[in-house]
Amino acid sequence: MSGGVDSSAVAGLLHRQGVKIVGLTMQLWNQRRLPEVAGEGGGAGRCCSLDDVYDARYVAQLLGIPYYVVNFEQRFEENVVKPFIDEYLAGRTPIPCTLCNNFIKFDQFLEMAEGVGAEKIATGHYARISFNDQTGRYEMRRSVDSGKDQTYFLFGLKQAQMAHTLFPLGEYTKPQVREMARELGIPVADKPDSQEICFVPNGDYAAFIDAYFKEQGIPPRQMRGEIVDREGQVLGEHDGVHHFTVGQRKGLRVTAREPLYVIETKPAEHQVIVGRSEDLLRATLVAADMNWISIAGVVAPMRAQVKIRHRHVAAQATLYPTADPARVEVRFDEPQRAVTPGQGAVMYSGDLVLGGGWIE
RNA sequence: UCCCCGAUCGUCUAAUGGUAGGACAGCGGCCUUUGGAGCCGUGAAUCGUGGUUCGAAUCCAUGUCGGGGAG
Repeated sequence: MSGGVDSSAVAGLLHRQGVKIVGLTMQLWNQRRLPEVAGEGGGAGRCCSLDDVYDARYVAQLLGIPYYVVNFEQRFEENVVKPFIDEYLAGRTPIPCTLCNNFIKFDQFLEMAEGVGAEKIATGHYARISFNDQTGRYEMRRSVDSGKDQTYFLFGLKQAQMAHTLFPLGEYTKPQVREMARELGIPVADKPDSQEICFVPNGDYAAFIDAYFKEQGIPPRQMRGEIVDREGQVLGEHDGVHHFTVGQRKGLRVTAREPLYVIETKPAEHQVIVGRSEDLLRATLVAADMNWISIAGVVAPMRAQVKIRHRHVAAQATLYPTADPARVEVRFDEPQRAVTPGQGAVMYSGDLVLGGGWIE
C-alpha cells in the first residue's frame, strides 16, 4: 500500500470480497536524505513520504485490516538506486521501476509476505494475469484501460512470481478505480497520480546522482566533457554523460539550424554525440536477458509488436532467435526513433505480453 | 597610419526608407508510475553618438569593436 488511490482501492476491493488481507507498505527511501534534491513540500506526494505512509495506514485502519510498514531501504539502495546510477555512468538509461519490480517488489517483498503467512501479494498495477491450461503457463495481458497499462514495467516477472501475484485493477479503468475508491469511502480517492522517479522528489535525476556521490564522499570525478557531432566536431561542453539519454533534445545548450538530439553517450571519452532527428532511426535491436512470460520462447522467426519505452506505441516487428537463447533480435517493419540501451524491449501479441528483455 | 568590408534577440539569420520576423537555445505549462520525445505558451535584439527625413536596422558623419589589405 503506497498511500495512493490504486493500492488503496485494491485493499478495499479485496476486503469487500471477503479476502483475508494484510496491508503492507514498503519503506524504500528516506526522503530526508539528499536535501539538495528535495522537492517542494519535502517530498510530499511521492512514494515513501511520511504523508503517504500516513495515508496508507489510515486506509488500513478504515478497513480494519492489520497493517505494517516494512523497511526495505537498504535493499532498495543496493538493488535499485546503485544500479540506476551505474547504468547512467555506463552510458545507458535504466528503468528504476522495472529494477524495483524485479529485485524488490516481486522478489524480496514477495518472499517476505510469504514469510508472514500470505499466499499471494496484490498490487495496484494495471495489468492482467491468467493461467492457460493448454500451455501450463501464467499469461500476462495489457490492462483493460489501455492508457494506464503498466505491463511495460513488468516484463521481468517469472512464472513462480506470477503464481503468487494478483493485479485486481487490470480489469478496470482509472476512472472506475477512483469511483470504486469513493464508494469504499477511501479518503485518497482524488489524490493525483504519482509520477517521476519515486526516490527523486524534484524530478532532477542527474542532480540526484551528483548529490549521491557527494553524500558518499566519492571525490567529484571529472565528469565534464565535450558535445560533438557525428563528424567529431566539438559543438559544446556538458557536465557529465549521466545528464543525457538517447533521443534527448532539451538541455544541450547547443544551437544549430535545426534541433539536435543525443544519438549516443560515450562514457569512456566523456563524450555526448549529437545529430539530427533522422539520425535516431534504427530498424533493429537486440534484447538481452530475455524473460519469456506468456510463451516459452522463440525457436523460429515470429511476428510481434515491440515496445521500446513506456508509452511507445508497440511497433510491428519480427523476432529472430539467436544462438544465445537469452538474446533475441528484433527487426522492425519501420525504423523506430531512439532505440536506447538500458531500456526494455517488451514484446506483445495483441494484448498478450510475450516477454521482454533489455536493449543492448 | 591609411584603405576596404562588417556589426540585428544568448546564437545563426530575415527585413534596402514604412509595425524588427524566423530558426536554434532558454524558461513555463500540458502529457506521463523510468529516462526521453511531442504539444502549447513565453521572455529576449538593430554597437555608441550626432545628423537627413513625416518616418532610419536601412541614408550621411563620427567613434568603438572585429575581419582583410596597403607600409
